[in-house]
Amino acid sequence: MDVSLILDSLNKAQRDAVTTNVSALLVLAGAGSGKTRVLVHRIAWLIAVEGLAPHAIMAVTFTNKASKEMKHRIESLLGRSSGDMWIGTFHGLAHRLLRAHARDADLPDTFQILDSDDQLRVIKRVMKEMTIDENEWPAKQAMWFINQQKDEGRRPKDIRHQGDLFTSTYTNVYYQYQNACQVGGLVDFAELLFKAYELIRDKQHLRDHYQERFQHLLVDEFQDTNGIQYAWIKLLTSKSCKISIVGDDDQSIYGWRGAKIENIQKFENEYDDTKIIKLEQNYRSTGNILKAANAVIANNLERMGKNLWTDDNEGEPISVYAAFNEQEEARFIANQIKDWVEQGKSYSECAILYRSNAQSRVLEEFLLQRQIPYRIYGGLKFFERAEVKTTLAYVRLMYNRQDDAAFERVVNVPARALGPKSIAIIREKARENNTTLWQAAQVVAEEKLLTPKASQSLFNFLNLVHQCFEDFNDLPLSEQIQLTIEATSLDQLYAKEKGEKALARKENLAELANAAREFDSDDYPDLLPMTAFLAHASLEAGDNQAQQYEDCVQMMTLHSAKGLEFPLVFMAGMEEKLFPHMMSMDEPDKLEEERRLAYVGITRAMKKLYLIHTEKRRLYGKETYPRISRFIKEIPDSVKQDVRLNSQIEQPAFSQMGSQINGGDDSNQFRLGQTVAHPKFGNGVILNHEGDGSQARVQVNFDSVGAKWLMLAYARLEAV
DNA sequence: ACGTCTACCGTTTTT
DNA sequence: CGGTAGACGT
Repeated sequence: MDVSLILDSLNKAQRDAVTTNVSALLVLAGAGSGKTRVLVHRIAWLIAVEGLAPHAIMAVTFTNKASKEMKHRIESLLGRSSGDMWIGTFHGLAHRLLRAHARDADLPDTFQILDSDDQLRVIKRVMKEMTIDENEWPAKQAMWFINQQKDEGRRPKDIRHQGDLFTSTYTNVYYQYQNACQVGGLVDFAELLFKAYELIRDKQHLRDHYQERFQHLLVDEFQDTNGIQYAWIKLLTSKSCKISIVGDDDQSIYGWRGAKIENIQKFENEYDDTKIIKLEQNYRSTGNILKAANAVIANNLERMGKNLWTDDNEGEPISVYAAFNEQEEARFIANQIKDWVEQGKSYSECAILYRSNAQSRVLEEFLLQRQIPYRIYGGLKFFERAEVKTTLAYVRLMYNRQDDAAFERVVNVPARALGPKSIAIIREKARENNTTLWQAAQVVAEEKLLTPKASQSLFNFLNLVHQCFEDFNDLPLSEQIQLTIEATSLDQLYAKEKGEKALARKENLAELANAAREFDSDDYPDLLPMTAFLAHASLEAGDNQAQQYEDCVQMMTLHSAKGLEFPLVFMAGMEEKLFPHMMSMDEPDKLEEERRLAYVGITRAMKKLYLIHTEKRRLYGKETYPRISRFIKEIPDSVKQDVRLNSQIEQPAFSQMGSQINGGDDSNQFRLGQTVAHPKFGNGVILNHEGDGSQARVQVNFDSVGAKWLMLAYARLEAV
């Protein structure tokens, strides 16, 4: 292969990163600096120039999207299939290992993956069986506790505590839950990683094999790795395997779900023969946007240090808009988008970013009103939808009768007179005989331990599952799915529902059969096609919206915006307590993570960035008078510009807005929404007023102290 | 077994 | 304020 093809399109730093020959390379890649490109070209370099065999390479990402993109780009650069390399997500590769060595991992060949929803159900059931009061000990918290322990590589026996009730209670739940999973052949997401780690750690023949096989490990988004992922990487690279990692400590925003920024910070000391290369040239944003981003992130203390720069010109200043309230915020954004489109540009170039999902509703209303097409990211994925999960639970149960989670999900759907009472009896039987629910149900049905009607019903259910599975024979996947939907009468159940929902459900089920038809099980030649499909459904929950190809405005949280870029970006709700969020303001570490989130948001913008905050916001049904976010204040004045309310050519948001407040004499004429200065409190915005003449009072939201009522006659306010 | 009422809660999310 | 989960009643 021609080396120039690999290197020509790269800048100096990128070229270094691609060609450097050390045992451990850290590429600190700023936002928009071409990190995926470096990763892909480095792999090409390793193969084409250093002569590494493709099967000796492993490349790990966090999301399916990233791994697909990497595969794709490698293939188009190398002009060959990437099939012999191990490229995938942490969970995908862990799954692959566990499938290949299920016995060694102490798992049945038929093991199933639990998604978070399934996991919570199982935990709830376990806790009920332990008669733990769910009001006092929320199952959600138990799940969080268990996953956190697993992310840190701790089994129940490894958890140290001095008898405090919290830890001991949840450790017990962990123990029982793990037991239930073992019996049912169930593996949750955290367990995939943990088990894959234990597998390599404890089975010497496998450790030797993989440590020898993999000669170069590449990891994307290293700042997001958690404890167990790190340990797994360390294990694989502890012999001769070289490692290249790419990441950006300034974009570490997932600390709250176990990611450890220290992993990237300490990398240099943890490995021998290391080299750090910084990619600081940004190809995405204008100079002003980068200045803003650099200035904000400079306020963080725990940084490895990096400064983005660009060859591009300064571009427009960043616009800061003080909206009166969230409706006006939404209206402003809608107007700007209209303007943008009228200039001949497209909706899909615009993104509205916010800190929390709750903010999307008002924004959505106004876009709808203005007939601006939009797409909201987040929400239920395809394979997470109730009807899809129920159908797949039937299939799971057919293929694996041990699967108690699946059994419970479907035993009374559609309703077949097997209510809580009947199920309790089955569960009791299962505990008594120490069997699965399926086996217990058989006993219960045979011995007719339920009411005659329920017994018959249970018998029919067992038969149904059994018979349907028999009928599968060697039918193609999609026909197995179709058969399941019909045999279980799920189609009729959903047809009975009223209105739009029924239609959506019907479509989703049709789409499920379709997904099965298109599914390619070649990645797992040793697995039954359906087993592979079920794993695929859990590991790649799919997209969440249908009309994604339409030209529409992109709305999403700041978190989901990571990795994306848009010519026009709005960051809404730039207010203290909302962003930085109230829950993350008190601890320095959490605040720094919020600031990194702001950095991520700012660096999404290519051409133009708007920061919007409100003077007044309804939050949980209460009026609040938020102060402007510190992150706006951290941006130097030289690159930002206030959008003046009175220069807006539009109808006022409220009839009273813009109306004169009569303060008695001509020197005291103010409007709602106007910015004023007070000798003691500094600048603020007029929110409200009451009374006339010498009794006139105004409410002003001050940047320094928040909202205050002042007597207009005494307050010595000046227009700004 | 299903619908209605109430009490509670309320960042961020991928796999 | 608005969604939801679980209790409670028909």
